[in-house]
Amino acid sequence: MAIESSGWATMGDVAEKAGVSKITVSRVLRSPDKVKPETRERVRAAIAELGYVPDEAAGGLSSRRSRIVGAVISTLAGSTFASTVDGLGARLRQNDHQLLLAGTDYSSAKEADAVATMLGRRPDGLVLTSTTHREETRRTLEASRVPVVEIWELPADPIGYAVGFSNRDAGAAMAQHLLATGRRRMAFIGTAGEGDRRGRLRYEGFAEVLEQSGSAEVRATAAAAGTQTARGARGLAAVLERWPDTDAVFCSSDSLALGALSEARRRGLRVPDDIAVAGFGDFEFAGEFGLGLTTVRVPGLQIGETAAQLILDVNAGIEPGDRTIDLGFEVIARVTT
Amino acid sequence: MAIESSGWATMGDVAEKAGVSKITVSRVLRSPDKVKPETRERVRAAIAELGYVPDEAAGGLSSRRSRIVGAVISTLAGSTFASTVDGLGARLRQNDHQLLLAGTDYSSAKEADAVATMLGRRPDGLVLTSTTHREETRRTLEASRVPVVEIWELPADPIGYAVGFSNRDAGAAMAQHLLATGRRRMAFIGTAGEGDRRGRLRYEGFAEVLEQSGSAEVRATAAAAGTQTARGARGLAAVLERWPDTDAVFCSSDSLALGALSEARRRGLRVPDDIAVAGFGDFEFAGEFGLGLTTVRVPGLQIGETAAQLILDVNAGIEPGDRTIDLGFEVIARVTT
DNA sequence: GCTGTTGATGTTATCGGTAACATGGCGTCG
DNA sequence: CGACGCCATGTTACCGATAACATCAACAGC
Repeated sequence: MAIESSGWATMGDVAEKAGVSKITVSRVLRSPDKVKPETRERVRAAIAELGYVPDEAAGGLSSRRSRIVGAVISTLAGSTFASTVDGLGARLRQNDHQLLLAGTDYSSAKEADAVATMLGRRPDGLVLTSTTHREETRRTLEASRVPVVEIWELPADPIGYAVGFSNRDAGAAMAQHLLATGRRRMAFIGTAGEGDRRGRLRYEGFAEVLEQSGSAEVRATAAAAGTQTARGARGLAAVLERWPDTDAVFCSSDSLALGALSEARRRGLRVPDDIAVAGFGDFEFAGEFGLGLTTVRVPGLQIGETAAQLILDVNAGIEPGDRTIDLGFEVIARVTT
Repeated sequence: MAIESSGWATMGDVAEKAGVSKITVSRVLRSPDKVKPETRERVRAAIAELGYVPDEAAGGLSSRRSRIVGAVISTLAGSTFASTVDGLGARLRQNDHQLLLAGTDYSSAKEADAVATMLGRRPDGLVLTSTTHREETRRTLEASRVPVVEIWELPADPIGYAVGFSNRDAGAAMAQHLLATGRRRMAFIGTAGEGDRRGRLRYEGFAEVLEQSGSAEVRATAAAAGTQTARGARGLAAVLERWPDTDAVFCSSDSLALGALSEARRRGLRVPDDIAVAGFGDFEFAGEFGLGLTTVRVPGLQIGETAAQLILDVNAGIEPGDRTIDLGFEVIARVTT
């Protein structure tokens, strides 16, 4: 049988079976060309026969490289960070690394906990979707000397590196788009902001442009509890109750925008004739064959891939030219504006 | 400063600073009540002062428990498994375990690779969203004696345990719902099935009920390339071209259903008057404030939590009553049918 | 023929913890 | 008052790999 009854086959078992020493087995695995082809094949046969799987924890302990990268993600619930996680995982696997994942539900306490736990694995790098941390978290991370990449934002003073885009600029760009299409009385619908710094930044950029334009008004509302779509619907209701003449709403996420669209339809408002609706994120359902929602496309997948590559590079001694990488965003105008 | 310039503080450093031996430090961490309160505090102070973070790899090597659970997920791209991953991660963290994640893009080769790589971490358990594996994968898993949980389906012969629901029954239930609302000429829109066994099962259950009803016709189409919503739109177009009198479509996912809804609208078809549209998954946007889509709700979060708990239990010596846990599903009738 | 170099493989020590057993002080009980 | 047991802590060995250095044969060059 493949594996001994006592548990796992060890490198020693393989060595014995192949009639070599452990280190030769190790070499066959890590640097095959340092071993004579004949010996190599003998070792490989023994590995196959025993069903040997090297213990990465033991290897990591000795080599001081865990081949693990940790990702601490604000929310795992929706699809917001799905493509980013996908990109991270894919790039890491291509390079023989593994992804350790934790969600924080936008809680900085959980973030601190997740970071501490991950450091226990001596990861080769850490990726964080948040940029606002507890003082304690930041100190721990800095002291650890693990490459840290903060993503989905461009903090002024990153802990290590940053890969993302400017949420503020994205909000501003959407304001410009709506201005350009003739809207003047605009509202922002976001989530009440404890954890959601990125949403606030979008609002700030949005509001700033409108204020500077002189010709437009800004209204803002933070939606109550419920799912994102429910919040979007209630948010639009709240906006229209207070400012019935609103002619455009910019929602901090596509889910919110869908709720707003739904509420508009319920009220018999025509989109975009009576009111324009824009979202953020360009989730799959926003596209051509879905809602036709005007939104901001962000390079989620690319952020993940880039963050992973950055960590791999840094560990290989390749320092990036800039500690902050701006991957930009794109306003996608569709039929709702 | 917190950490020595050479790198990480070790248990030995802490022991020295606290004037005790390593094992006492270990006890303070793992079983504090075996240490005199006074000593305990001294050790804790040393830990804090040094910013000591225990090396889990070293601990795991010695104790033969990695406190890692691996999850091999068919797709990380959409939101399909998002809540499941969330549930897994949350439950594991509550019990001091960590989640190692890999996506396979529905490729059994990538699955085999991911499983082999994860076994290198000597995980305390493995969760798989697929139930069709390479022979090699199955053998490796069985030989490893790691608790394996296959989820989102109920295989007849699970490798270890299974947590999910019957996709076949879910398809059947939707057929019954549509029959009950008076539909008779129904189509199924799915994805071309290599990897998507679950979609095929839904179709089988759906078709079986219709055939047995004697009063209804089944039509099926597998949509071409593109995003899910694009496939849904093209799928409906293909169905209507071939069977113009179709009065209901059941889509294998909510994203497909959204595409179908979009295509129906484009063609001026009224939903549900001219045609009923149903999806699968109950993604957030399907709900009351979103599309109002009739769909099947599946307990994604609960599947994740249950799978995690199962692994924790098994490792604690608690065998579940049944190796297969059926968490059911629910047909949610909304306005599109 | 001797030395230097290269290639293939082995030996030893070590990574940072935990298990298992050992030790020593102290209170209890017959 | 000695044996026993418990509590708190320590010693030793080992988990399974890799790094660094060591060995030894074969061969080239002078």
